[in-house]
Order: sequence, then C-alpha cells, then structure tokens
Amino acid sequence: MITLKEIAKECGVSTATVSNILNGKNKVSEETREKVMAVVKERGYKLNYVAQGLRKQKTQTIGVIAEDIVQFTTPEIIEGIMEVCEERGYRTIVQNLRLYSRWQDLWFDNDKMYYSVMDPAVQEMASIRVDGIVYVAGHARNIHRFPSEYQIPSVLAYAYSQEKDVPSVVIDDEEGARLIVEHLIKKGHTKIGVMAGEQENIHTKLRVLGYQKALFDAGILYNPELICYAGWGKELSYGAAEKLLSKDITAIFCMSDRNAGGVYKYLFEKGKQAGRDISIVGFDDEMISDFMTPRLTTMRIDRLQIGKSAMELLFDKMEGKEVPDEIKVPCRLIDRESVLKL
Amino acid sequence: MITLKEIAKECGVSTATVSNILNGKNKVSEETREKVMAVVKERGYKLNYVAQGLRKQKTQTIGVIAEDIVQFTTPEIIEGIMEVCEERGYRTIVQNLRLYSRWQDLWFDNDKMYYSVMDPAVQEMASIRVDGIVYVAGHARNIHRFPSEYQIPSVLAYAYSQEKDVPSVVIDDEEGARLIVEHLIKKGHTKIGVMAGEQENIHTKLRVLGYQKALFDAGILYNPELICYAGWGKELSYGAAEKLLSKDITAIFCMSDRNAGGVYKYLFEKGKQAGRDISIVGFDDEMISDFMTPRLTTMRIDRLQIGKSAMELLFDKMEGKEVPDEIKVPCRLIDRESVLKL
DNA sequence: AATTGTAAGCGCTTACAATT
DNA sequence: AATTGTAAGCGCTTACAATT
Repeated sequence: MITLKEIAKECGVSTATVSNILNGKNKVSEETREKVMAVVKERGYKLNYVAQGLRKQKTQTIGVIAEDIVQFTTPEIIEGIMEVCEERGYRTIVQNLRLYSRWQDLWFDNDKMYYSVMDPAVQEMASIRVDGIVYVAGHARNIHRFPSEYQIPSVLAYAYSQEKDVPSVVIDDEEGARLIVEHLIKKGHTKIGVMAGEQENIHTKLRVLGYQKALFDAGILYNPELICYAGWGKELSYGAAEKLLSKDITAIFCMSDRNAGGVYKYLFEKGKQAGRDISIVGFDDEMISDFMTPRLTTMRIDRLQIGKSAMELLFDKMEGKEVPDEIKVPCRLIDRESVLKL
Repeated sequence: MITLKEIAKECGVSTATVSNILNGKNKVSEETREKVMAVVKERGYKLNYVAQGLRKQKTQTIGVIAEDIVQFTTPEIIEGIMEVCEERGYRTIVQNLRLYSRWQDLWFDNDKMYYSVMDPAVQEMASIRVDGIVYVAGHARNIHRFPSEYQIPSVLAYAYSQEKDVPSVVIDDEEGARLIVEHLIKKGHTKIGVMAGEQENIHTKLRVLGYQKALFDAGILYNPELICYAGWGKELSYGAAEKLLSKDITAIFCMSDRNAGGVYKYLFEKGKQAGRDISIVGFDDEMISDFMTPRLTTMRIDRLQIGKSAMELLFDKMEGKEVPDEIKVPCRLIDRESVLKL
C-alpha cells in the first residue's frame, strides 16, 4: 500500500507539501500541486484517514451504536444517519450490539447482560475518539444510564432519554394514535377496541393516551374493558382476537401492523374481512401492511427521518448550539382499505 | 481521553511494560501486572485500536461494503458477518453505498454512477488497511469488476463473481425453484404458471431452469407460454395476474413473495383465494409471506447463513487456504397454506 | 511575500539494550 | 534468566524555519 511519504519521494517534494496539497491548503504553487496530483491520481493514492485522525485528534467520524440492525426500524434509521453524515463529510462507524440475536428479549430487564456489551462498545467508540455517538434503539425504551463519562456528544434515536445532556429523537406516539383513532371516528366508528402492545411499554402507554384523547374530543366514553394487551407479535393478538371481537365494537385500533396481522388471520379463518365486516387499523407501516388483503390502513413511522433528525441534532450539539431535550417526529396516516365507512 | 502513556506514568513504569501487559505478553512480573491492571480498570482505560492498528500494520478489521443496507436481505447478511467476526475477535467496519436510495435501479447499467461511489469505498477500505473485504449485494448480480488491485482478500455475498480470485456466496436458486415446483407437482399440480422476475436477472434465469427441471423430472411438457415476466415488485404482477390466470393452470410459482402479493391482491379483488381456488407459492420468505391470508408457502433464503458463510470463506482465504470459487447456500421450503392438494 | 522543508508528535508496539 | 526501559517508527499534520 502506497503512502504519502512515497508520493512525496516520487515527486521530489516533502511530505509536508503533499499533505498541504491533499488538504487543500493554499500555500502551494500551482505547478507543484499539479505535479503531485498527477502522481496521486496515477498511483491511486488515498489518504489514510485513520492516521490522519490520530494526528489531527479529530476523526470526522460519527459512531453509531445499534441495539440490533435486524430490528425492522433500524436499517432505515441508520441510512438516514449516514445520509446526513455524508452530506457533511463525516464518516460513520457502526457497532452492532446484536442484543436480540444474543438474548431475544431477556436483556430488557437485565442490566448486567446489557452493559456487558454496551459498555465495551461505548469505550471502543471513545478510544478511537469519534466526534459523536448516536445510539439507535430497537424500539423505544427509556435509556437510563447512557455512559456520558466520556464526554462525547451523544443522542438517542428511537428511545427516550433519562439522561440530562443526552437528547433524543422519538416518534409522536400519542399524536399518531390520536390521529388514527380520530380517522376511525370520522368514518363513523364509536365503539373502538384496542389491540395493544406490551402493557409496560412506552409506545403502548402513549398510544393508549392518544386513543383516550381522540375519544374525549369526540365525546365518546372511554371503556377500559375494550383494551386488550397482546404484546407486539402476531400470535398473541391472533389468540386474543376472538375475545376482543366478541365485545360490542365496530373497529379495532391495533398498535402494530403485526398485531393487525394476528387479527387478520383470525378473521380469515372465520371467513370474515377487514374493511367489510369490521374495521382494522395498524401502526408502523411495515411492508406487511401493504401486502395484507385488504391493504391495511396504518400510521407511518418515518424511520429515515428519525435517523436524519437524530444526526442533525447531534451536529447541532457538537457545534455547541442549544438543543431541545427531545424531538418528536410526526407519524403520518396511510389510508388504505381496511376501514369501513359506517 | 486517557492514554497508555498516562497509565504508564501513573504506575511509574514504561509504556512498553503497559503495552506488554495489555497485550498479554508473559515477560512481566505478576506484581507489576496487577498494579497496572488496577489503574487501567480504575481509569476505565481502553487501548486505542486505531493507533494499535497503525503501529502493528494489522488492523484485525474486516470491511463490509453494502450496496444498500435498506435492501431486505442485507441487514441479516451483515449480522451473520458480524457474528463470525466477533467470534474470531475481529472488528468490522461498514460502508453503505446507498445505491438504491441514491438512484433506485438506475445504477444497474451505469458503470460510471456505480464506480463513482464504489471505487472510493474500496479505496478507503484499502487506505485504512482492513484485513479483508466482504461485498454485500442488494440482490444477486454479476459483479464483473471488483477492484482487486489492492490485493485485499475479498469475497462477495449474494452476488455472482466474474473475477477469478474473488469467490462468492450465493443461494441455490435453481435447486430452490426445483424443490418448490416439485412440491407443487407432488400436490397434484401439472399445469403450473410462473410469475417471474426481471427477465435478464440471474435469479430469474436460474429459477426458470429449476422450474424446467422439476417439470422434466415429472414428465411434464414445458410450455414457455406459461411464463410471465413481471419484475420483482407487487404492482406489475398484480397487473399481469389476470392474463396469467386466464391460462389453463392450477398453480402459480411466483419468483418472489412480492410477486405473490400482487397475485393475492388480484385474487382478493375477484373474491378468490389462494389455497382454495388456486395454488400460489412464493420465494424469499420475507416477513410478508407469513402475514398474507392464507399464509404463503415459499422458499426460505437463509440470509444469516449467507453472511456467515461469506465471512468463513473470507477467513479461509485470508489464511491462505484453498477455497472454492462459489458456495451455494441451500434454500428451504416453508410449507404453509397457499397450496391446494388436487 | 510566496513556497518549501524540517522535525516533532498523535497513541500505540517492538527490537534491543539495560538492569536486577 | 527474568524483568523493565529506550527509542524508533506506523502514516499522517503542522508549527516553524529555511529558501527563493
């Protein structure tokens, strides 16, 4: 591998001169510049930015720590981060904690497990002196001990921060839920069941709130009996569908598309259809929602935007600007065919 | 950020000694080791592996170049790569070319576009002296000019190599197609239409081959009229469904789950059902296949395994072992409810 | 004044010398 | 022989000096 020193030698100039040229300093004659650039090009030379970062004590690199890149929201969030980084000429280095692959959900309540992979990851980011860190959660949770001891500017993407000084970008769960329930109400529904996620989950709580608000605004009584907690997956909602459907409702607000998938499965087996016999809405706008029959009306989570906003927030923080503690990315209604007008 | 030098100073020993301890060299007294390790721990010191790599001229790092991490196969392939890297104590650095985000499909036939982002990526990998590169394609294609001039051991994941010396890991498209069509035949189907992908695509060609083989093995005449090329997405197959269905067939082999989704949509609108009025199978085992009603029978692409195999292949290559030019990861039939027994 | 070179140093490792 | 330290160098940048 060719080095700057060799380029310098081949051109008969000093390394300082080559370095100045490569870094666009203007104290070099046009003649020398051309000569050097010709050789650089010919030899396909590229600065070793690792060595450069070491020397400059400035890496122009953002560290991305992802809980698990296999989570459906994560790749697009990272893509958003990378897009903004690229615009600004920053490099990106990603650590994949592989939390779910390692331990499924077990690490949620097990700080020892969690920090056994989390701490080394942050330490490594610190040791290579990234300029900032964005932490990408698999789904929204409270992150209560984000290591700030290294004084690296950090932000959270898709997680709620408990740490002063670590701002976060989340989605507007409450407003999203309110909007989609309002949509149902506008279509004439007043008896609306909820297929909810895990009861203790933040998304769940916030979306219940949004649901309640929409009911209140429409003057509809809130009946706690109509809420059914069924985790986030398909199977539990499939199992819970019969009971929920047996209540006196005309629509179900599912807190995830996967939950809606469980309900669809139950309906299918009974020869029934969303959008005809009952109305169903989801949340997430995962690809599955567009492939269900009929296509599922749902709330879009703008994952790319979460990534972009998080990265912009981080840049602001790195530049010492005043930044908000939390940014809420709005959700958007994707109106398809699973809701019946009464 | 604390450095090795500072640790040395604080312990009253030389940097060489600290370095030896941290690298597990045995020429250090137990006493000194304990003293130093205590300080290391207390101060939360971590070796800067970037500096280490620079000095050692050995980075213990694998470069991953992904065409686009948003492609549905990519995150799991990367996860597989990272899993085996972690086992072996290697670090990983990922470049996301964002080819699809930038240009949709336009870059396929535009080498200039392609290499304008590809070349710098490889160069950067080379300049930081990664020990090996795995290139992760968004979907299988021929990669005809993988820059080998840098002499970094490289492998391709999910792409066919045209380059001697750059082996690749692909899926066994032909056998996968043969198996699923055989499955259809075993269920009594003899008149089987094909909703195929892009005509010039390698997957498509190989899967047509597998289809033909299965027919031949069963003594069924191959009728080219029964093949309908409809790209990979949902919309085109939706549009093509009517025509294909109008032919005298009892089953459709769709070359992607998304293609199957298009057919499902058409059937749904006509009040028909897969697995009852006609049999449908897909390919890919994307999450959508499990959410269709009825759930789609399909071929699973083992994406994690592609990543793992690619990485193991690369390690073998790095160790100078003889390696095969190509590894085919088998596909696995996921038998669900979209096929009717005749 | 404009252009170029010298030499030190970023955080490490390692051959070799020095010390016990 | 076992343990420790010295000093050079990986590929760069940059303050400053030297040259034109």
